[in-house]
Amino acid sequence: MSLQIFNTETRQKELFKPIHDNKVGMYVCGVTVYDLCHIGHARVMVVFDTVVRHLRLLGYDVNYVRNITDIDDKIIKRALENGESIQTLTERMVSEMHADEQALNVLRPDMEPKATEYMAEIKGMIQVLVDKGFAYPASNGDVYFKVNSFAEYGRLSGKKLEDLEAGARVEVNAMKQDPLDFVLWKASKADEPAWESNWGEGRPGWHIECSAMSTKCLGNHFDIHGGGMDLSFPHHENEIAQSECATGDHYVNTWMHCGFVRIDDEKMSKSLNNFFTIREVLKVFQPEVIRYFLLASHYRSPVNYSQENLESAKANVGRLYSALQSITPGKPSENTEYQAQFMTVMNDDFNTPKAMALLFELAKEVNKTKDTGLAGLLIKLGNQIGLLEQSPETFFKFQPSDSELTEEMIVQLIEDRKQARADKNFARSDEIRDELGALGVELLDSPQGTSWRRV
RNA sequence: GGCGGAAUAGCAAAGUGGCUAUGCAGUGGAUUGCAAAUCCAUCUACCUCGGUUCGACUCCGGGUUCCGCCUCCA
Repeated sequence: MSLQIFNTETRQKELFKPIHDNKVGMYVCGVTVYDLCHIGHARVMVVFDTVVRHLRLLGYDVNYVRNITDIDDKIIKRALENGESIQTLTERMVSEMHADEQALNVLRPDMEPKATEYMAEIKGMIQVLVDKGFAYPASNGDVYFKVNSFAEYGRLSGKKLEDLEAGARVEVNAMKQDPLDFVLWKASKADEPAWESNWGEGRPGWHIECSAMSTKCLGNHFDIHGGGMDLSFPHHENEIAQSECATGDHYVNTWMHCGFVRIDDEKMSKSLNNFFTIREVLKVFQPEVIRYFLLASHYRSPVNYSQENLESAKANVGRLYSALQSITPGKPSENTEYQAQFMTVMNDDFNTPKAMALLFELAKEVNKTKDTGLAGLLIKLGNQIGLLEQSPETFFKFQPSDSELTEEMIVQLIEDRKQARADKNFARSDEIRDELGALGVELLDSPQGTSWRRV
């Protein structure tokens, strides 16, 4: 077991060694639940799901925590717009998120702490920071973290305080002692949701919830902390500052950040309004195609979302399933080079593209040899990264919601064609093939009869 | 302005100091009533300029281009 993980903090691959025996504590920043999840969220879900699966395969006892931010400005705003309560909105979005996740074959985290359920811990941590002099209440009821009180601020992102101040894109706020100070507790306005605290009515700032919840769930010092690339600064930088100042312990050993999903080479994001929700993509492409697409690039690289690339992913998954179609997979072969290689590449910072290449090599071998053990192995290895869990039949017969051609119609046409062929009426036979072909259905004749697939 | 990342064949995407990545697409062949699937063969690469080296796509330095973060964001 020699897993190497790229650590954002040191910018290099490091040999992974858990803090406590074989137990791994892993925290991933989840979603702010005010809207449906988009493909960028899907990437984080799928990537860290794959990480957890691999860690477990290596024998680690993983405690996977992914938070839910259920109180925040955008949530308040959206609830108001929708004319519904915050709780109704967030509960609905949480269950939508779980549905998307399940579709993508993402296993649920062990814990999903919600900010509103950890108010005591959040307020407790803020109080400690104030007591220790790392934070200060302002006259307006806000509490700020004093950035220059933490000498190592900038450690994760490689930024220097003076450079940040020179950048000067930080909002000017007279309440702050320093423009870079960030809010731990926000005083609430009259009609906003609020929690009682030592500093008056208010709600937590964004960064503090992750510090408080990760510490509560995993302890002061834990193994892996992940999230999207955009969270490394300021969110994760601020988490380090808060947590280490509050607990006095080192916070996290390994920081993992996954790359963005892009649209036309531009970052997909809510603010750019160029996002695709998981929901809408699922109408056209099967969940497994999306999962494949997301894992076909290395997790730290950007991926470009496009119709073309999804089509390509679909063809690729189809090739794997083709290999399994004409064979009854048996007990997976053991001690093969494929299996060893698969482990090796996954141990190399989760090199899923390389792992996929191995699946294709194995598929070719299966096509050639018709070896049932290797077919079983193909399924087994695919399963290790959450793929190849359906039957080839199910995969190939998936009807996208934009297709009106039903299975019954296809089967009927195939019957007609069978008769035409029996009558040696090949003109009619080919006509049917072409008709179906135009509608995205391919016919496959074999001695056992005619099967079909959507392409 | 500061910090960081990336440039690989038609497309996507790994990797390595010398040995076919991989998939899709293309071409030729086997197979098929015709196809599809499959197999065999095959064509397209490593941004640019220097340096190190017997040898660099791979290491080092300069340049160019693109992207991200520095403001909410996965």
